[in-house]
Amino acid sequence: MADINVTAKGTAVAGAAERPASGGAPADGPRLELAWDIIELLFFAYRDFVGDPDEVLSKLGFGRAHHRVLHFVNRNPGMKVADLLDILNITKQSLGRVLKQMVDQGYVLQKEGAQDRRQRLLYVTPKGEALALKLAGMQTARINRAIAELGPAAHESARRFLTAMIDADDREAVLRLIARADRAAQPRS
Amino acid sequence: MADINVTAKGTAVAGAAERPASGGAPADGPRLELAWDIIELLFFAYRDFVGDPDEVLSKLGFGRAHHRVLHFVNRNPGMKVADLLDILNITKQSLGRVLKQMVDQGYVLQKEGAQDRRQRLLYVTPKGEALALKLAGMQTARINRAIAELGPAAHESARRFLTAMIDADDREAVLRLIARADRAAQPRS
DNA sequence: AAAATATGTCAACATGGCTGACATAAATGT
DNA sequence: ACATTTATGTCAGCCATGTTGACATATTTT
Repeated sequence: MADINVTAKGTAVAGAAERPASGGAPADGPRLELAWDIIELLFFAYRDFVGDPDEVLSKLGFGRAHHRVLHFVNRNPGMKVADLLDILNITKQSLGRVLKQMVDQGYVLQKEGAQDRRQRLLYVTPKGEALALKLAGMQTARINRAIAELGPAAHESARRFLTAMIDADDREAVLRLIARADRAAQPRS
Repeated sequence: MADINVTAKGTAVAGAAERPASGGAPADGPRLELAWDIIELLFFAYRDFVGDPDEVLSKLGFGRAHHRVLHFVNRNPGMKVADLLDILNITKQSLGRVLKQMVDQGYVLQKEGAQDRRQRLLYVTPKGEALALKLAGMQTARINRAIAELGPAAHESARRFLTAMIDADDREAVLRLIARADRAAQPRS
């Protein structure tokens, strides 16, 4: 995938001459050390992380949007459409498009709410679950490979780091979501 | 941003009944523990990570594509168009569109290569650099906040984890890219 | 001189965001 | 009982950013 080759010859030489003096504060306050390494590693890591599922999905005529829907419905069976909209942070029109496809093709089904019959509670079908698990399996394989290289403590430290990277306001809700989904969707221990 | 509220009432109750028995191997081999926590944390962390710059960019009429171009050109002054294409992994037509806008609006400039005059080497202007640094500053602020919460060892462990998450084939090239850019673009210690 | 390379450009198309307007059914409030 | 609010869906159109294919131009390489 993607050869990354910023050829050493020529570029650096040519570049050295006209770089503006980049030492001053760029209107942002007193110079802080920029975390270029983490910024770029996150970019490449995320790119590869979603790249595996993307390949599988594209063969099915699906995209990343479908993946997100399938993932969260699988993890939160019986969730309301409104809940999914909040998590994905997109409009109902955008969601509607992909959701309709997944329902039509038998990956997701909607059932009228028992208490509130306006609601269309979302579930994955067995077919949908199989796909969701396949995709999660690919991502897990990558994660496990990484953790295996670094030692078992890496799981906890990655979890903490990623949690701390989330907006403070949302953190609690995200952790609750994960905890609840663990109970609801994967109840075999 | 995004209230995440998968309401506890109702959904779990309704959901319990028709979940298919999800214990078996889904055609993927013997059940591996799925790393749902990391998968979802990465999703939310990345969403917030790119969210800060997105807001600033949208006010300028730019999108994430512009950010990526500006970021890598700033980090690798004098890089060739072909290098940028390899890093971004998009077509020259897609790049052309956003690159043209940034050149026209004075964020990026192109200079004929000295050795090879077919090349259009890429540089940020002072205006472009200011924006690049502003965006990187926002992302750094988030990263530093996270690391501050977790202790200084978190930087190194995050770096290792993210590196290990990258495709093994690309890892070396990515690390070289980061190392080289550190020399080329931020030569003040 | 011919071929390969670096870059740019035109045209058309797909995906997945968005807004605005409107429709329907069911729950809720007075 | 009737009015309002809520949950969801849908139509229509726009925008950003990815794609393919074809072709143009300048320059370097063979």
